[in-house]
Amino acid sequence: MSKRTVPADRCDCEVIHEDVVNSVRAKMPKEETLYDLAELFKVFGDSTRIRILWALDEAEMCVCDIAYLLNMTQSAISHQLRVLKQAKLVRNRKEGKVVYYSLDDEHVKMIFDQGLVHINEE
Amino acid sequence: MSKRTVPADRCDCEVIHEDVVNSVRAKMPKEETLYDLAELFKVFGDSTRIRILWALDEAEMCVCDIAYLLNMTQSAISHQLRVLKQAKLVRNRKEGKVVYYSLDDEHVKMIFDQGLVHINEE
DNA sequence: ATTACATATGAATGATTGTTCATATGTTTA
DNA sequence: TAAACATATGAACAATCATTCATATGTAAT
Repeated sequence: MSKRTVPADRCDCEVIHEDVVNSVRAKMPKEETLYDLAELFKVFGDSTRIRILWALDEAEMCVCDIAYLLNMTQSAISHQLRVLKQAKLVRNRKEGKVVYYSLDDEHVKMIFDQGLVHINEE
Repeated sequence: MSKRTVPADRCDCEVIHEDVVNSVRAKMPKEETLYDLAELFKVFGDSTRIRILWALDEAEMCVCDIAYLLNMTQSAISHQLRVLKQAKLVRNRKEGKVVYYSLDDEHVKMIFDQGLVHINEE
């Protein structure tokens, strides 16, 4: 129906449904928003970070606690905590030598839960 | 208070709060669950895939439509659609030469929304 | 049958990234 | 002040991954 051949800019094929494409394009969010969204999910896309977040959802912990819990080196944990902090997913407070980390966003659990809904679906 | 020195398995530090760690450990989900969760979010962690999913949430589209919309090659889109299909996030139907893709999970939008809530938070 | 076209796919490549190792920083205690 | 320790960080390395390129597959039209 809506067939129409267009010199494709970059895609190496003809457009089939240009009306649909235009309608979708009009409704798409800003490029930047989608980029930020991908960046956020990228942070969730690592099992070490997921485990850290899940642990911190249970209790505030220091770096060493987390390393021990996950059986990983302090350095590896520290690097990942930095990523989580930059993403504003965790915060920390210092008490002497010890640095305690905790969740900085109560939505983390909700994002997890939505993910679990998908996983547990057949 | 709960200080206790333990020969750390793999972490190169002493455990500070073993009671907390044990309590958290008892509440952690299965390793596999968290791994699957990370795998799912990894799929969301790419702006091309995010854009495809967002577009498909608006309308069913064929591969060429999507390539044109996102100004990318048909091949790149096809590769990413395969990833999305494996993650059971999209499904497809064939009509002659043309393959139409659509969302396979109505929770995708909810996961997006949760992510956006975090992003739009200061 | 042959051509045209939509889509899929394997190999190659460049970029990104998680972990390790070595070491630096900062705080506490002796 | 010096030693001990928690944490942070930079460089290096291996692994993963998104895209490209070339080409294969399958369908429709001539």
